Amino acid sequence: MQSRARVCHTNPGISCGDCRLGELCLPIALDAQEITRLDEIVKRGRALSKGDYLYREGDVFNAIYAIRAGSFKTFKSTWEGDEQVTGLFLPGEIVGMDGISSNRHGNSAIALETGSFCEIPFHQLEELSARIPSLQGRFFRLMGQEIVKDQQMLTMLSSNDAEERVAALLLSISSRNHRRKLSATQFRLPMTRAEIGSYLGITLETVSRVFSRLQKQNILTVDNKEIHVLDMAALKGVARVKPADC
Amino acid sequence: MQSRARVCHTNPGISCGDCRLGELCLPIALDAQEITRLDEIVKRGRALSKGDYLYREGDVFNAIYAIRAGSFKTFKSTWEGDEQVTGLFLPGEIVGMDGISSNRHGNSAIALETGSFCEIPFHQLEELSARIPSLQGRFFRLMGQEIVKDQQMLTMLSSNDAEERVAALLLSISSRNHRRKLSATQFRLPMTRAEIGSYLGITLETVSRVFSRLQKQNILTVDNKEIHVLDMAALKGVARVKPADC
DNA sequence: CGATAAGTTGAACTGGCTCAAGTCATGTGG
DNA sequence: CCACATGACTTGAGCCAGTTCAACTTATCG
Repeated sequence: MQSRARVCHTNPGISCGDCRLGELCLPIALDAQEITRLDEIVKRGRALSKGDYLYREGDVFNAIYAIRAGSFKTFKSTWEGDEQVTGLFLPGEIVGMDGISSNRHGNSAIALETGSFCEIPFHQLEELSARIPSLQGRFFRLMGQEIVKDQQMLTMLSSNDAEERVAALLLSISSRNHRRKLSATQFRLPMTRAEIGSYLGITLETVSRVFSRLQKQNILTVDNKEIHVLDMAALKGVARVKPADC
Repeated sequence: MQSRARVCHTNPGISCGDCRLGELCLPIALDAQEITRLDEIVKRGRALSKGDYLYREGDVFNAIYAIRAGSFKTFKSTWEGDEQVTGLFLPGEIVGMDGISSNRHGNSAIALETGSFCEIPFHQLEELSARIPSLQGRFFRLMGQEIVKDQQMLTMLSSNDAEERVAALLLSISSRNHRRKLSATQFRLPMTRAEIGSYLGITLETVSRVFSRLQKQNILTVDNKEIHVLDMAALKGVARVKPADC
């Protein structure tokens, strides 16, 4: 049951060519005719509610998923039983590439709130890529992006302190929102403190303390999950973003 | 100047079909005729000595590199000036995929000892991939492996302590050696303590202390860079490898 | 052979963890 | 629609793994 106002995001029938996320998603670099061919293999607009799985760790890999609405996290369960968050995905982003090499998903992916997604069967995507060079190129680049993103995360985890990590996550969400034409300064955190902590390699208490400290410095306000960045430059300073990137 | 005994590794003229690393490298899954076509685009057998760069951070990306002999590290320079090691590459492995998405290398890659490599121009690889589906598939899988590897590293950095990280690195080198038909229990560390520390997100002193402790427990002997694993099961225990993987 | 880089070990310090006690938000069943 | 249960969040206090700084030994190489 969709409210009238959200039809444009979640209308299950909308094609890639008409999707307002097209400029972020797989179709970039494709022409109209190529998008039509891509459209034919995409299973569009499935809806999920909070807590629903997109796939589970160990599942046979047979598709990648383009997020249309909502947010998702990926995680691994350690054999002691607790979960390690490995990724956060927002609309226009692609989840599931962790299964390509071994043919099984190495993570689980779960909806953090009500959302929807498109399923792109990988086998068909491979076949189509072989026939559409620009699609092949696009997908190589998309995987390359995933590698770069993971490596940035890696660098952060091995050299930044708690404050820098939290600031960097906020900046990441902020800029991803900005790309989607949403506010870069006000947004809702899709994850709990525990999930953020797991993702950033710190405890939930430390996450909470960092938020309190940043608030005390008037860099942002925190109202539960609602974040309002008051001083973007200062936040970038905390994250130790190089001057050139500011 | 190559010694007689090493000719088989480093003979610059050897083709992919004859290379004894073929079963680890790009050609897996290709038939003889396809390998011939791949051979035509590969620039083979360049030699490098310790400290030579394969590429530098910021360089325009135009090729990926298959390691033939020796070992390489990748790293980023933080704007404070110190370097963050992001990867270790051994023969049969592919370096340079970090440049695919943005067309510029996000890391530098440098030889840790005398070595050699093959250069595979990416543009030509893309073209060839579009015409050889099994090559396209192989390359998708290779990139997928890189993603999985980075994510494992990520999980390790956010949830394992110093001892677990060092143990995991040793096990990783051990199993990669094993795949190359070398000893899984005796090998030379290609990196200094400082490089290992940077890679694992700990200080060089901590790396040294962990080695001392593992030695005291008779799990291994350390003679400078020479490692001899005495008790593989115990080492796996320290690394908290799940029982199933042992 | 001497200089310089690499590695080890000790001692003191500290950021973030753990444990604990409490407040606040959310949502479910009566 | 409220009450109450449960999960999410905050804050404090003590502790500890790993850092920092320092002194020293051991390799490496021109």
